[in-house]
Amino acid sequence: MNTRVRFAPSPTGYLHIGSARTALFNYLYSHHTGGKFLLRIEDTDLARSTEESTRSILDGLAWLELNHDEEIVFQSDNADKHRATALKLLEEGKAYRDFTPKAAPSDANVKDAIKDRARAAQGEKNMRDNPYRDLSTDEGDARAAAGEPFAIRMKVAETGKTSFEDAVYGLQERDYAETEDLVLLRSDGHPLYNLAVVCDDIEMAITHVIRGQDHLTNAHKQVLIYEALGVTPPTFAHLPLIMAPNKGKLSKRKHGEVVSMRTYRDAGFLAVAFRNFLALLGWSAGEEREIYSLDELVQKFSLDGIHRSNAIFNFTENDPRRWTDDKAQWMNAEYIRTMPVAELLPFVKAELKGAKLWREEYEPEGRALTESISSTADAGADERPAVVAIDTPEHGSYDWFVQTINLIRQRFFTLKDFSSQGRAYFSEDYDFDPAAIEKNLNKFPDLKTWLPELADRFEAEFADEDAQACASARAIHSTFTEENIVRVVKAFTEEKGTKLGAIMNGARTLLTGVAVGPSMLAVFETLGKERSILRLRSKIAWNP
RNA sequence: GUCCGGUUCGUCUAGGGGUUAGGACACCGCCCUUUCACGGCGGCAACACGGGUUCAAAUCCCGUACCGGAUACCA
Repeated sequence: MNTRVRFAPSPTGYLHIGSARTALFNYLYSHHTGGKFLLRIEDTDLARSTEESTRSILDGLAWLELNHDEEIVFQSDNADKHRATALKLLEEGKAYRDFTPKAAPSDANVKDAIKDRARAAQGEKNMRDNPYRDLSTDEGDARAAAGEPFAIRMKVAETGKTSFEDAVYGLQERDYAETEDLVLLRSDGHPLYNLAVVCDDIEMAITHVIRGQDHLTNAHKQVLIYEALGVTPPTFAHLPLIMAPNKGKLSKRKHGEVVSMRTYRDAGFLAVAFRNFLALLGWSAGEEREIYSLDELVQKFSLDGIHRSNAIFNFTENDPRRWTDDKAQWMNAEYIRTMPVAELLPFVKAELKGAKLWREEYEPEGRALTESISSTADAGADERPAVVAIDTPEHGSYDWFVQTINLIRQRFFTLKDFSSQGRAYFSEDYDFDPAAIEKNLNKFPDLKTWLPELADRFEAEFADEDAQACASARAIHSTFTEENIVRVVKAFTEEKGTKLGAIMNGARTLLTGVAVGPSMLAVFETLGKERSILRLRSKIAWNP
């Protein structure tokens, strides 16, 4: 049997973290089993469903690259079929008309009202005491014909129980006495959730229903409908819930943006990283490992690995550094600094474009960013290269760009960092971090004259650079290399009787605007002689 | 209230009769280093509680506590 699963969100808001994980698990399971991953928009609650929500959910899924097979099903399109099914059940005596007038909606919190009602009815409540349950067909027909409104309810048997084997939670049993005669069709003819879900799942030939654990009791009601319809229910697999740090419900209303997929996209997260993080929330392959490619997740995913206990999505409100889960942030940083640079480049390009820092020279004609990169750029990990580059890529060239990204990504956490912290590498117009100025410049007043002097020294020492012939169109044979720079700076430092660190940190602040970054020698070389000199002479940082 | 489910470091988790209870994030320390949020090494830190069963229980059983979910003419 070919596996067919579906992700079935109701479009009442953006795609949030819990739904995203449900979608992911469905996707992983379908791909693992070689089946289909379908998408159904459960828009039967007309009052709350919006097109904007649908778009937002689709956007979120697209960002996470959880592409569905087959066409999207909109549940509201099937309302007629749902109604027909309810009528069929009515005809077969498996459901009945309930002429009880619809109760006025409570103005208090709905959940609380329901809880209070349930508590109050405790002990005396018999789920089968509806006076219309055994109304004769004739009388029912007559009242219906007279135009009296009625809801259609499922006629749940007096004794017995529903049971099913949940792929995550095991055998689930529920006595009929615990299940009310659920409404299938509202008195205004509107089909309700449980009916609609069952009809659509049958129609879509769904084999596995993978969804949040909050649907566990709905599964019993749905089993009842499947049985009445004479259809074998699909396999259910309920997922543990994702909770807020206080173990409470993670809600859009209460926690806002932190639960929205869009937030992560906009904050410079890599979908591949966030997906990886999500996969490990409530599921484990049983190994001591955190980083998995999509293919690996697909290959290793199994329903057995899903947990039964809820997971907390950990974040601290009002703490800018901890605005979202630490591990999610780490995961993103890990991907940014270790993924093949060629895969990262397109994302950096988009980020720089958005910040108006992108230059076409970074991606010359016929040279796509994703093409495999020269060996030095892909080496990755060591950001303190001892190797002296003889042919330095010309500032602004493709090779320079790749090398620079590879250099600066080592300490970045999000894509945003390329245009904020990394701005000075791509523009002359960058800001200076006040704390960096205070720590690295103001504390050493001498630097105000020394740094411009160092610029003079560079100019004198590396005067021959431009005279050198270009080995290739993209590289200049330069003496402005780390090996030579360190020699000059060291000599300069000794001459001034100061510490190397003072000079380097001052220079870093002037050249990059921030106090952290790669090896300063690499920064000099990357920025090139001209820019380094220009910035060392700049007075902006001193008098912002 | 009732029904259902859950409980291993702060968080994500591995382990499921005999383990020094493992890993990751976070945190702390040391090293590297011109800085650093990179890297390396190390540290802190957990089986909810009480009874059983057993030679042996974090692991199996029962109970308690706590947490969560459900209990709509919402989805």
